[in-house]
Amino acid sequence: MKPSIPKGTRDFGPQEMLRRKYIFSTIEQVFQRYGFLPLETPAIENLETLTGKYGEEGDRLIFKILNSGDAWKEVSPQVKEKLVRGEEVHPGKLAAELSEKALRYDLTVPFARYVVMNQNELAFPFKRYQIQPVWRADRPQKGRYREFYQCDADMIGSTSLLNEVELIALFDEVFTALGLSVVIKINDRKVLSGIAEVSGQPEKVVDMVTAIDKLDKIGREKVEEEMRTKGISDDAITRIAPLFALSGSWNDQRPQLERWLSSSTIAQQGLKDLAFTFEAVGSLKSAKLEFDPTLARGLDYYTGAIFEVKSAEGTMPGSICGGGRYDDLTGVFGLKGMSGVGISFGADRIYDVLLETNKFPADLGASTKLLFANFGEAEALHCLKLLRQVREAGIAAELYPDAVKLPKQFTYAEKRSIPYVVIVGETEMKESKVTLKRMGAGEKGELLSMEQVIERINNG
RNA sequence: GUGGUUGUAGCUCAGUUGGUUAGAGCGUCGGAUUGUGGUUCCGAAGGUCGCCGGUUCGAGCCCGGUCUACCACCCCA
Repeated sequence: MKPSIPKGTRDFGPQEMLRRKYIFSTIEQVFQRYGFLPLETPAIENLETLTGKYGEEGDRLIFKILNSGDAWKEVSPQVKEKLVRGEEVHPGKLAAELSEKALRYDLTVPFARYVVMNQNELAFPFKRYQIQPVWRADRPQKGRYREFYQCDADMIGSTSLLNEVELIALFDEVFTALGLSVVIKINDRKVLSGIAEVSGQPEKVVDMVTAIDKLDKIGREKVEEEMRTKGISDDAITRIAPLFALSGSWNDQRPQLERWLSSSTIAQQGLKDLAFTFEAVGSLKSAKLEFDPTLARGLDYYTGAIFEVKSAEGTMPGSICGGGRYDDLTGVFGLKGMSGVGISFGADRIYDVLLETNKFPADLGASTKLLFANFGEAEALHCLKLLRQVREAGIAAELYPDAVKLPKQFTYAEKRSIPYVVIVGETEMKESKVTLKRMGAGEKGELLSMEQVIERINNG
């Protein structure tokens, strides 16, 4: 049979893994420096833990796991009869009968479940980070995979806006460390609710917001068209019009928004929160913080600030990070009044951007510093002793296992980015010395003692 | 989930209205060079033309299906 892997999944070869690990460890170090604690949760969750948390669209994208054993046998007689008679069965209902477990869709909901299950042991506010794969039954595209990694940091049990401020600083630090300039877009769901209120159709907030979210992509006319098809009145659309006239920085837009949304207390609160956040964040190193009143984000559970990060370099169309505040994520699991705020780094998209823009450090694969060339059995056995000596001196070294021609051994060193090669043949063995060759320098090599070699390498 | 594009050597791609034995560059391997690579020269290997079926005397090329990657919706990291 022809080997293959499922659609939207990937193998990661050694070079890719070195680069991925570079991203993960950079992010993890920053998470730790900000006081987040590690957490891992299972790849599979109970299906009912996940359903209903991501909106209707999200439910469709959850990978469900067929019950083990004879799943069909457990299906209720009523459903079976309907199917046999060729009648329609609600897809969600059938899925629930055939499957009681699912692959996790994100890290936030499992985190909320964990918090509720361990509420008596945790110290609140609880700050955790989590770096694990998630799965979505989406149709793959560029930068969109069915299995991908999220790197999440959330704080739960605090309503302070200082948390938002910290997370923005954290974004900035990670991308400064990765050498990528980014734009952090921020908005507040309360402002969006206010807009819905002012339009006179507050119940349509979700439809309104998902339409507005597409403004920069499809333009004003199509946004209005979509709102109309979603049952939003022309009158309401006219009242939303000031939104399209907004432009400029936060400071430019703020007074206009305050005037326009003055009748909505919730909008005023949102604007006040944004103002505090902008003020407290101050200046950033490599990120730009931009207010975007059309930023909405699909996830239903966001209630306050919402974030999205886009690369300012490269061609990645989608966002590379997301996040926001959710006031009641743990409520459905029975724990009320726990507000939290969190962000998520999309490691796979960050990888694609860094690769495209050539931002990975060149020497990521360069773990081995020294290669012993192999001249034959006697010389190789002699090298084993020297090998031990350099390793004890803290230098990563290896011996070429086969006595093949030197050029071939050099090519190996070149490909592995090994900077030094030591040559030990008959003459060197007699003199208890070695020939040290620096790769890429075009030199013949130098006769040195092992101690001198160690010193040379340690001094770069 | 809906609609569309794509697939030829390890990589990037040629391949004429359907016509004999499917090509190039790069890379790989061998030699020139048995202890000094990256340049140069010579040579070689490498293909079920994504897969299955159909039309045809004959299919890499036409038709259907399928898989993959990609694109637009949808949604999102």
